[in-house]
Amino acid sequence: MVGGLVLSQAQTHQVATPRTAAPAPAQALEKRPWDQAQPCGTAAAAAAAVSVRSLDEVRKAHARHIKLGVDRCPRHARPLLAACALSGWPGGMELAASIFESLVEPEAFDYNTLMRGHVGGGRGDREPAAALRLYVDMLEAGVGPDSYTFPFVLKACAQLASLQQGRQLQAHIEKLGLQHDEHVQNSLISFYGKCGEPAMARLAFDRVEDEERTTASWSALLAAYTKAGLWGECLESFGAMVLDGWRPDESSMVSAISACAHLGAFDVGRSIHCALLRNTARLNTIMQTSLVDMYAKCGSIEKAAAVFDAMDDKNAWAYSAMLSGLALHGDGRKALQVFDAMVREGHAPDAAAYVGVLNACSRAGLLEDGLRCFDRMRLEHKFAPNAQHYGCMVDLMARAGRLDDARALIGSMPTGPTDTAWRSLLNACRIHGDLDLAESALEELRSLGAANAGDYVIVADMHARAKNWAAAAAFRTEAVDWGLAQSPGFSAVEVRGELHRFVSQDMSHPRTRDIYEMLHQMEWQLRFDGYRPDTSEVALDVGEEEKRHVVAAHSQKLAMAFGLLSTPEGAPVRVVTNLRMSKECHAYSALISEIFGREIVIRDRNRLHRFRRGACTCRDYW
DNA sequence: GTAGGGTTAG
Repeated sequence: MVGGLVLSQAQTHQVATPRTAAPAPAQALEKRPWDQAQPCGTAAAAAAAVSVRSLDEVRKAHARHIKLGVDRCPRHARPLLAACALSGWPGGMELAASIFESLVEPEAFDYNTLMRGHVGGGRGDREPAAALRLYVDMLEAGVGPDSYTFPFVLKACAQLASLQQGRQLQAHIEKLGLQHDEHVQNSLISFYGKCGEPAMARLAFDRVEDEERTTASWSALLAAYTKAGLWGECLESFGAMVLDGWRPDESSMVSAISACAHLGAFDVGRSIHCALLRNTARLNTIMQTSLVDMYAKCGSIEKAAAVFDAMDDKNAWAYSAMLSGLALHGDGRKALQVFDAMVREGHAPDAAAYVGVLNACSRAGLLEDGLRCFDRMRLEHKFAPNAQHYGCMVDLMARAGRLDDARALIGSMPTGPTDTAWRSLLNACRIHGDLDLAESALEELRSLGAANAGDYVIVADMHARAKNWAAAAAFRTEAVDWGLAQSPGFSAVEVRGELHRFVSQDMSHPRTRDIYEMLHQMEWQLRFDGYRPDTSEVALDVGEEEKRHVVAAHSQKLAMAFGLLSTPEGAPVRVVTNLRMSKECHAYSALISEIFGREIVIRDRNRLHRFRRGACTCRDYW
């Protein structure tokens, strides 16, 4: 909330009849100082417009203008104002503001330029609140905002996450009759998207007439869906866009690729990549980065690395994407190499890069390397670790079995304990079977008010493993109370560019009969090879036969069965699930990969497992 | 001088 910014009715009425629209009083014209000054012709203005390359040059030019008495003339000051506001030079905005202040009758143009500077148009420090203040000043001065004003001021609202003020602006827009302006419309879509209001963004999008719609409208819509995590909707709209005859531009493609990454839609992602290679002369860094992320998240770290290696201007974002991909695949060694390369190439690792490399160490069980990295970060790079980094360290130590050290680290976090840190510890307790510590971690989560259904499930499952049925049932009930039912576990598999989703015991798929037939066949083959279903993680006190039934129709297995059934012999099967990989399912998948001669790629909620010939890339450490 | 984009965490 911006202090004191209330966009009153009175002000908006002023806007409707801007003072600048009325003829300026003759007296004001006479008083303009530069009218008396001699050299105010086009030659002098041209001289002023000569491009300035530094703040110093602006100061010199401004001093010349003062000497000539034209410093308050918008025509002379404008190029200098723009240079300061939009160049991103340190101190530029201060000088821009002072030039602006000296203007006798600033116009919408001048307000717009300064506002753009405040919302980061020059990639300088953002000060969205200042942009909004300027907007109010503008209204108070009776200067009418134009179609350029709203894109900036909406951007300011988005940066402040101020939904309320943005909605007020929408009223202004309509009052001024600017609601059909292409840029204003697209800005509105984007504003709602950035505020995390995809439904409002959609509404704004739908209100754009067909003939006013541009690729930017689509791209703003796709970005709104991406931001909200509605990746299915994003891909759907991407399809609708293409069907509508639009040729997706770079940014629509980036949103779509990002959606593919999250959904695990490998085939779709790959076909977008192919389209890009056909239609674009040269992929920019952002597109390449999104491709690196997509391939890694979809299970192909090789393709991710190929795109990454071919990049000739890698920035910190690109390195972070590669590092997080390697972390997902549990390749700590390679992550450390990439991290070293990053430093060697002169890119200062940012917070995300550290998260990536620390996670990679933690998932690969590289305790010593992780500790060294953390020290380097603080001592050598003088980087203050944030709560996430502490969370990574807790995860690293706890996974490696140093549960007490991890617990002590949580206690010493400068930011105070966070839920993610406790959750990491809880997860490690599950791995190492420390039920007492798990219960106290859950208690901590509860007292932070951050315990969720998944946390209760972990403890319930641990009790079930220990055959404490009463306790297991009690925690299970709590889990249900905490909304377990609202986010059911699912697994999805991509077949010919289409994602098929399954929940446990799912019977809704059109090919359910075939799927269960396949499942039966899989089970039969596995038993022949000596597989016995492990039912110890089923948190129900029911008969063994019943448990086997639950285990057998697990959503991951249904997805796998359908994948095996509907993809060509020898093709990899890629499954994405929001569940944690169970020991049972892990062993099962490994055997399937061996018996069916298929590569099975399963992305669970924590990491990626690739099973080939009976072995997993995680080397059973997850 | 206008709109739209990427990475991390549980």
